[in-house]
Amino acid sequence: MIGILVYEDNDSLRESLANLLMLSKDLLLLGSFPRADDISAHIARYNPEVILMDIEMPGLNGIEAVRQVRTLDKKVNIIILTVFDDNKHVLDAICAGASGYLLKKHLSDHLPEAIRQVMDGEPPMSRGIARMIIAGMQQTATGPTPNDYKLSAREKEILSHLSKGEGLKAMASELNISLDTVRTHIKNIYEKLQVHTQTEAVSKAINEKLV
Amino acid sequence: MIGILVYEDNDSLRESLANLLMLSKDLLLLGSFPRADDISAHIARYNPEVILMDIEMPGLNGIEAVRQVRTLDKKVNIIILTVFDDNKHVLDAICAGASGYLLKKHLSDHLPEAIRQVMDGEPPMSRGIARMIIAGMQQTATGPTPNDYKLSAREKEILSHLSKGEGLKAMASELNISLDTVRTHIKNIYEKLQVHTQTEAVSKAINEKLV
DNA sequence: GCACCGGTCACCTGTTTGCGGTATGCCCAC
DNA sequence: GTGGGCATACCGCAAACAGGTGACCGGTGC
Repeated sequence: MIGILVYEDNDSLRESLANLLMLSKDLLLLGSFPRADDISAHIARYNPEVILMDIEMPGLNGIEAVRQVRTLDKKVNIIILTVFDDNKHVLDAICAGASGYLLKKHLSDHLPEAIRQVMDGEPPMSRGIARMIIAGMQQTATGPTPNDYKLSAREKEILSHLSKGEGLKAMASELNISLDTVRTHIKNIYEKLQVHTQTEAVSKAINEKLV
Repeated sequence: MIGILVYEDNDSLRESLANLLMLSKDLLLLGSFPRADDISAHIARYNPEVILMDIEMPGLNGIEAVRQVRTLDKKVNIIILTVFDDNKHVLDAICAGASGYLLKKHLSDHLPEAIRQVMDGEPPMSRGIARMIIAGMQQTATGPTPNDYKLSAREKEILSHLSKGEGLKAMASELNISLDTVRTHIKNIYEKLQVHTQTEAVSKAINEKLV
């Protein structure tokens, strides 16, 4: 018997889901709610094994709700039910910690099967969704413009130490060079990076993955 | 007719692959090599549609080869063939830009089908591999310890500006407060973050996603 | 040989920061 | 209605930093 909670703001769809779940003898609807604001309390109270979650909801939206549940370190399986099949929503949901992702148009066909799949540790997910996830990963992995500022090896080293929050003095002794030398390198880095302070340099270095 | 290049350092396996490919009339083996060092030149010369790539190879390894091909912005499909089914290798390969991932033990059963799949834009990938990818994403998404330094809203704002590389003066005029006030906030931030310089604060702020 | 570049070091000047105090007004909770 | 947290503001001093200039040396390339 698999205990299930449902979050869906559309009243008629929420009822349809309840009816659908009742058709399977091994599925037990513990409760259904139009908003997820009290989801932490609900989980503590009903101790569900699977949560079906809409994305668009008044109050706490589905993605945020998933994130909240995951920060509570709950192992409950969460399946997102949604009409959105775009890259961004899917990726957000998965990153937030959703176990699976079902499009509403496939609901009636696949829902019971999907619930049993997540319970077996299999992510319920069409090939299309899987493809989106892979595309997303590859996209985030290959950053925008890997600018090349033509920093010398030594300058990169200095910049790296700088980005760890080290002061010039500390660097000088660690690298066994004089403080003035460190400052010269820093000056050259500033010119190449087009910045004027340590803070700017570190910001640019970290955000543009120069270190 | 689908043109294919093969990179595999094991001689007998490379021959087996060649034989396997010849069994399908729509697959054409353009060339096979024991190492990938000259892959850029090979691609320019043979213009393949699919590349089968081992991970473990002398010289340039498979993952690096994939990365190299992708930086050349080639749209060629790359399928990784490997004995590794651990999380890290799979994730690395996908992030590097591989189109699919096949375990060698499934080779003879699925290879031709997998090749046709990638040509259709479908990632050839078992449910197990897909699960690994999802697990990997969720792992990288949920960072280690989301430390809470109890910064006030104003302090977060100041820290955010600081992390953009703004100087204290610029902040003061932008926020319409006195320079001294900014400095007071900065002092408090330093204490809460346990740092002593702007650089350290920015480094900590960015790396621990406080901004 | 000579020019050029990267790494090293030095000095000087003026500005910015870090750090210690001190203080006021506001709002909220007890 | 008092205490605490927060944002605001100021002062003063020592340290750190930015910008500029000049110089030496070792290697690379012509």
